[in-house]
Formats: sequence, C-alpha cells, structure tokens
Amino acid sequence: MTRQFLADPFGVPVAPVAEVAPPRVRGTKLGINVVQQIVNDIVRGVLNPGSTLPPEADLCDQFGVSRTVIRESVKVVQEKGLVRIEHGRGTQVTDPRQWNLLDDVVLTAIIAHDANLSFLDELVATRTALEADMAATAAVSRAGEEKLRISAALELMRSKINNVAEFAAADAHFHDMVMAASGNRLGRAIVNSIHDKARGSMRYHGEYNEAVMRRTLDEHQAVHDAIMAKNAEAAAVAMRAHITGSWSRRRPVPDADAPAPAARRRATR
Amino acid sequence: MTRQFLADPFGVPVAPVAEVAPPRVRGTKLGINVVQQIVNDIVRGVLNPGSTLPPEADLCDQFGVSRTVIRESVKVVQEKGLVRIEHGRGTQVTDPRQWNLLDDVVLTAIIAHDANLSFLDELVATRTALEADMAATAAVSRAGEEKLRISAALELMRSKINNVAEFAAADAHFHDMVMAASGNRLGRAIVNSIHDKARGSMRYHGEYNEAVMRRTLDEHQAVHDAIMAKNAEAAAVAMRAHITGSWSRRRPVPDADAPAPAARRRATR
DNA sequence: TCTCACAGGTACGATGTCATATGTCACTAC
DNA sequence: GTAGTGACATATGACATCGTACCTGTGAGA
Repeated sequence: MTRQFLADPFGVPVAPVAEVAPPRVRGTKLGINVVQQIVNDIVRGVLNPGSTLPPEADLCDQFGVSRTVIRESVKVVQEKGLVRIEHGRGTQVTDPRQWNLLDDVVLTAIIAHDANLSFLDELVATRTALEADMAATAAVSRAGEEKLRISAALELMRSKINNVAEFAAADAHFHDMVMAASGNRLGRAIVNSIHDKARGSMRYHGEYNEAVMRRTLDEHQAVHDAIMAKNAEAAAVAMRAHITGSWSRRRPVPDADAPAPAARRRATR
Repeated sequence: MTRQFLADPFGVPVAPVAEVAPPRVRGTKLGINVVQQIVNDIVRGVLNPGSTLPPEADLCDQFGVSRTVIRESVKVVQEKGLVRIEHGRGTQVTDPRQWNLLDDVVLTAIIAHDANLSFLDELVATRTALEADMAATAAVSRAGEEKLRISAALELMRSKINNVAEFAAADAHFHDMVMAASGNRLGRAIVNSIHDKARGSMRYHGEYNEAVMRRTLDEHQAVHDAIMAKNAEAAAVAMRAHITGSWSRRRPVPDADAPAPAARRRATR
C-alpha cells in the first residue's frame, strides 16, 4: 500500500481527475462519482494523510457539480473514515488506521491498488479465522434447524456441479449457512462484507473447472461431517484447510518478499 | 434484539422523538443528532425493516432543521446500511443483515438495546477468534521490531499496575502491538473498532482491582512468552483463554436461555 | 381489456444567502 | 519589544427556494 504508481511531482492537492465532460449517465447519482474519485485519490496516495482537500468551491469546479453534491459526498467520505472535516479549517485526510476497511468503496479501491496482493492475504486470513471459529461453534450449537440447512446447502452444491454460476452461488450459500448456525451475527456480517470483494478480485488464474468443483465439494463435505459429528475441533480444522487451500491454489503469484500473514500457516486449530 | 421495550401501538413510522426545543448546543453539528435519532429508532425497532421513512419535508418539521441537514443525515444513515434511498419512491429501512454492525453509531445503539447481552457475546467471540489467530501469526512472524514492542508493552503494563486508568490503556496497547506484529491490518482494524465499545459497554460488575490486574498481567505474560517462543499454537490458546476468561469473569449474568455462541467454549486451538 | 398520458409525491440537484469557526496579520497599548 | 485586540480572508454549517428526474397510481381513450 505504500508503493506509489504515479508519483505526485507537484505536491499540490489538486485532484488530477475530472477534467471536463460530466457524462451524466441517466440514472446514476452525481455523488457516487465524486465519492469514488476522492476515495481513489486518497487510497492511491495522491492525497496523502495529513494533507488538506481543496475547499468545497474548488471541488465544485473540478467535478463540475454544485456545492450540494460536494458537501454530501465529502461527508460520505468522512463517514468512511478517510477524511476529517473541520469547521473553518478545511478537510484533512486521516491516518490510514482510521479508515473503514470494510466499506465497499474503500475496500474496492484498496484491492485495486493492492499491487502485491498483501491486502488480499490479510482478507483471507481474517476470513479464515472467523469462519473456522464459527464452524467450530456451529458444531457444538444446539440449533438443529440451522444444521439441516447446512446439509441442504451441501446437497444443493452437489446438484449444481454442472452449472458454474449456480455452483458458485451454492458454495457461498453453504458458507453462509454454517455461519448462521453459529449464531454469530457479527462475524457473519463481517465475512459476508468481505467475501464478495475477495472473490471478485481474486483474479483467478484457473476458473472453476470440474476438478476444482469436485475438490471444493469434498472439502465442504468434510466441514459438514465434522459439524454433524459435533466435533468442533475437526470442523475448525476442515474449514481452515478449505479456505486457505482454496486461496493458495488460486493465488496468482507465490509472492516471495511479502510474507502472507496467515494464509501460509498450516491449520493449527 | 427482537424484544421490544416500548410497543409501538400506532404502527406508523412517525418518529416519536424530536418534539420541540432544538437545544442547538454551540459547537455541535445538527446532523449528528438527526443521525443518532434515526439510527436509534431503527435499531430499537420503532422503524421496522421494510417500512418507509417520512419524506424529507416531514423530517424537516420533526427535527426542526432544513432539508440540507436532513438530506445529508439520511445519506449518512444509508451509508451505515440501515436504509436504502430510492429516487422518487422514498427511503426504506433495510434488512438487519445489511446493517454495518461495525459502525460506531450503529454499534452503540445495538449494544444499548441489547437486553440479554447476546450481541456482546458475539462481539467477544469475534474478537477472540481474530486475536487468537493474530497472536498465532505474530508468533511465527519474522518481524523482530514488532516483537520488541510487545515486550515493551508488557513492561509498560507492569509499571502501571498502580494506576488503573493507565493500566487499562497499557492493556489495550499490548493487544494492539500483538495485532500489529501479525501484520494483519484488516483484522487489527476490525478488533480495534469493536474493542472500545465492548470495554465501555461491559457494564463491569467488579471494576479493575489489584487481583484482576495481576491476573491480567499473568495472562498477558503467557501470551508474550508463547509468541517469543515462536509457538503459534500456544499463543493462540493463551490469547483465547485470556479474552474468554476475562469476559466470563466480567459478564454480569450467566444468561441461562440464550447460549453464548463461543465465549463459553474452551480454548480449542 | 389494454395502453398511455397525466398528476401527485418523492428524491435529486443548483443556486444564493447568511451564519459560524478558524487562522493570519497589522495595529495598538503597555 | 511583547502581548492583546480586532479586522479580514477563508473555510464549513445551515437555510430557503427553485427546477428536474423518477416512480406510481389513476383514469380516459382506443
């Protein structure tokens, strides 16, 4: 995240985008473009932490919108934790540690700018820790109905093995049902907000094929069996092995320099 | 979260708050009050998922502010995932699964409305899973400098044993340094965003006392030693035992009916 | 029965104005 | 010389008003 593709030779916070021509696609709101541009400039490092955004009037000119839109957009960016608006002083870019990394726009920008995939590694590590824990909890949970849904989800996967898109959806559904059975709404929400982005940005080398789907199915079966056997430990191990294994098989480059935080580690639970 | 203190006999979405008197404290922005009120009404169930918020004009009257403030506030609430604004149709309350549970305002409202502490249990379970995993990663990490900071943080705690406030700060700092050593910025950000809320809302029965601090110190020492010994498994176990143990000692009511998702479970990693 | 124009309600966006907070700098009093 | 004061510029906060775009239901007409 520290590396910078495009050096900023001017050092001025003037946004390098939004030249002219507001395409103004019907049906899209003006604000989302502004928000995306600002978020991107911050995440990419064009606007460094501590620096000040151009005042509202300037932003109006740059983006070609009214102050209404600018004000709302900057406020939204503030809500994402990327800037801090101060009355009479201006708007400053905050420290990255305050950024809301789970926010959709922020997450997308970070992943897009994540040259060596280090952030995706963290994403997978986080997801692994949470899902493994929830699988273990689900195994010892007394929620019978939820467990039936896990079995049903596995069967659904098996039936969709000939349809890549539907298989992928069923795959996600299985994971969601396991998390639901754990009763941990917070963990489930976190993983779900991460999951789509991770999948969409994985830049698969090999897409789903027959062998991959078979293997996925087997690993899910292992998770399922451990949960049904009420074996928390085994469920966690199986889930951890499944997610880290799946990621390591898909991860484009082994990435020698930056150590993958936890995805590299063997399932130790 | 389903239980409702105050039944809503009318079933109308008219906000039951903001009667009159805009106190208008100097220095506070109007929007934050509006946001808090709306978020609270949604979380408390006064505004049910699927129902429609009053139109902007009505909200202006109810809160006694201009449309500018209302528009910005509702947009902020949308950013938290609690409502979905639709051009020409109005603003609808979304399904709770789409709520941003890590948002500060939302989290505060949920915890305040969390009658049987079930959400706090989930919070602790989530934190446990992440911190245990990060402790394990830190143990096998090659980041030497970060590990020195862990030792320094432990010493800092030891030196602050006579000052409750500073000890608590050092406590949090130790945890943060362990997470930093893991290199998992995402997990660290998630835990940090829920940590303060969890602590502040724990409604301690017994506050920090000498014995509690000693015990905390011992448990931190165990985590520290495991990390320094590069023993990932032991580090995870120690961290898990520390957090769940600390929570179970502080948790006010054992809560017979609703099973604590994972905090009850023994450290299995 | 179906289609389409229209009205009403809603959010979106622009513009202008004033209020308020903050920092700077020249000026003044000591 | 220094501290205090006040004018001023600049920034965001808030309001009021206007017009536009979008959605939905309704009723006239084919």
